Amino acid sequence: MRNNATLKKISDHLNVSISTVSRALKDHPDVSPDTKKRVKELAMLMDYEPNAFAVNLRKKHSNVFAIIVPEISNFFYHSFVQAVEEDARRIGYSVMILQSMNDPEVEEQNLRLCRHNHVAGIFVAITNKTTDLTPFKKLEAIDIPLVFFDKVPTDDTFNKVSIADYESGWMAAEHLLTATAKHVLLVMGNNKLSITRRREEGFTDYYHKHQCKKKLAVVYADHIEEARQAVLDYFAANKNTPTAIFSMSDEIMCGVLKAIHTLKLQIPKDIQLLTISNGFLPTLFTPDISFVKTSGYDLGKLSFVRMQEIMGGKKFVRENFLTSSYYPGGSM
Amino acid sequence: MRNNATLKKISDHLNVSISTVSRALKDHPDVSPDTKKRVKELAMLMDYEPNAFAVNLRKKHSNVFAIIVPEISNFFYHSFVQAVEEDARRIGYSVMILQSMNDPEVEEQNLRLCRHNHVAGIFVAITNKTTDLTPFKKLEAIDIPLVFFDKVPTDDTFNKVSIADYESGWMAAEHLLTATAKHVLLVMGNNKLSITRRREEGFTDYYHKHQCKKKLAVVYADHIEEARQAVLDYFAANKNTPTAIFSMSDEIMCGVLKAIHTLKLQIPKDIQLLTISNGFLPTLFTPDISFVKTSGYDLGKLSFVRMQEIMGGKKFVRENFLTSSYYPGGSM
DNA sequence: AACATTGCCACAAACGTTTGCAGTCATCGC
DNA sequence: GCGATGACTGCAAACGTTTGTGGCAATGTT
Repeated sequence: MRNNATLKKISDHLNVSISTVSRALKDHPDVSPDTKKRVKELAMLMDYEPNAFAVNLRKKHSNVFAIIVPEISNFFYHSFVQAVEEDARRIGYSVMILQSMNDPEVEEQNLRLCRHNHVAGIFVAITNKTTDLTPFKKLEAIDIPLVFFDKVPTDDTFNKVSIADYESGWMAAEHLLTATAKHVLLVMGNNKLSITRRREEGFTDYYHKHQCKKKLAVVYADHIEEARQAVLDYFAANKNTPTAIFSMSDEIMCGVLKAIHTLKLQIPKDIQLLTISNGFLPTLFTPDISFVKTSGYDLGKLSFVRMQEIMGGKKFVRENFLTSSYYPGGSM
Repeated sequence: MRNNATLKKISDHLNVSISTVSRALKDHPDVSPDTKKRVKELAMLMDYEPNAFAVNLRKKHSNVFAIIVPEISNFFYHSFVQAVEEDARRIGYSVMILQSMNDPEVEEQNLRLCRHNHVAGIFVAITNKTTDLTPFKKLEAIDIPLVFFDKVPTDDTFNKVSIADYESGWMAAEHLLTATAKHVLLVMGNNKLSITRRREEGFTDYYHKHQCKKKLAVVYADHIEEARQAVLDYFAANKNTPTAIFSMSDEIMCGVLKAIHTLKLQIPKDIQLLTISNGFLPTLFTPDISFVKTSGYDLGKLSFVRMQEIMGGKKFVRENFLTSSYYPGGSM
């Protein structure tokens, strides 16, 4: 450890006090222009960087945000992170990414880590299985601002930013049901999550409102493999197989595609497909999968705004929504 | 900020000194079993957690590792991170993920952040465009251990852990050239990177050693879109179009698939395809893409071992390699 | 009985920074 | 000439932890 230029060393060289150096470096009006200049020059020369530990110890919180997601290998979360990183960088903060591996226990460990490191704020998309919210309450008790995004709990006492899920479900129904689909299978995620319930509600509300005579069925799955199996099971159990599938997310779509692959069905001839997606994965397939777009990037921007509001003292709790739009592909 | 149980508060309640509390909590032999018990009980009751800032300030380094990758939305890096996280957790460390966005400037900012936070160690996969290695040298000068993985610089003075790239290129050639391919197009990444050069070398060495009479061509691309365009350009420029494509990575494969899609070619009838991959993406397509598997997870494990060696004082510089194997799909 | 050993504990310095307060000049108004 | 103002600077405490050193009994050794 050589490169340890400290305030003290600078002050020794210049025969001034530590406090003067400290103030000079942050342009405090109390110190003369001349000393400021000398201090800054030497600091530059010595490659001085304030010791983050000491600063944080003093200020009692660090300048890094944490983002906790079930799995980062996900284009939606990826673009979310990107948006937050951009904004954080702009105000001199940085971002640390934590994965819960979809395991509430790991999630809690990560929260401990955040508490332990007194992060400036936390963005979190909860696990499918998260039920105990006390670790989150604990965070608020020690004044660490918290913004839930995408996968948010149903609890009303938290700040949340989410996709306009109802609307995107409605939009999906609108496009899929006006196509020739006779028998539609909805493949949804964990039905305890509000994201799932809202998207399904949006879809089925459209369905009922327009008094569709088509057959509608719903299955639920927590991850790729379950989604694949659920589709295969449904096809095995129903003589009259579906003519279209609605998938509520990228992850579900991967499972659905695997099932379609296994069943050797052709898209869109044998089966039509519509998903809700961030937009990257659907373009990798042939034909392109049609999707209702939900932008992780925009959600990140929105979340950051909310975070700053909270940090600025606006403590009132609310939930924000982000709108979505339809991108036709070749799968319908 | 309420939950601030400190050593001092505990010591006050128990009428012992701060140092005794500190030692009691870490089972120092100097303190009596009885006091230990009392201290630990009260600490538990007060929900005491050591203040990380103070600990780090004292110890001069934190217990978090940093992983810097061009883009985290990548299954290879994702499984790498997973492996490192597992091992780090085991020794009480945590991991922070940083993205360079494939931009050397952001990469350097991230390195600054690491230096600034005195991370325990850094795992880094460099940018395609990284040429200036001085920021990395600077890191070693202040004793922050550094392990390059996957995308490593050519410089010989660093610790590196990488895929046995030559071997995987060789293996790919072995399988692709014994298939009926008459005219093979190699789509490679940035050819300044050793990963690219080695994979290509492995492939072409096999080709020459076996005196294949087939036509061989190589194009380079830095990202998905460039890969797509490179393939389209090659097809446009060559009357005799390739019968097979070798892609050196998941990312390149995505571009290649888009091009194949644009050209409306059938796999494997019109064009055969073999890629090097972590194994997730190839299974999402129909037919499955054949691939030579490189495990990000295993690479993570290996890198962590190397990191621990360095931290343990074994300073000698070396490069480790990880072997790969072939997974047949339906694309050949 | 004198001395060394051991078990337990407290004191205090250090890590590097920030910041309220007080001190030292010189200048200015009267 | 005297108090007041203002510009600049230094002192010292605080943030919470770790750890070397030394003290003080009680026990063991000769």
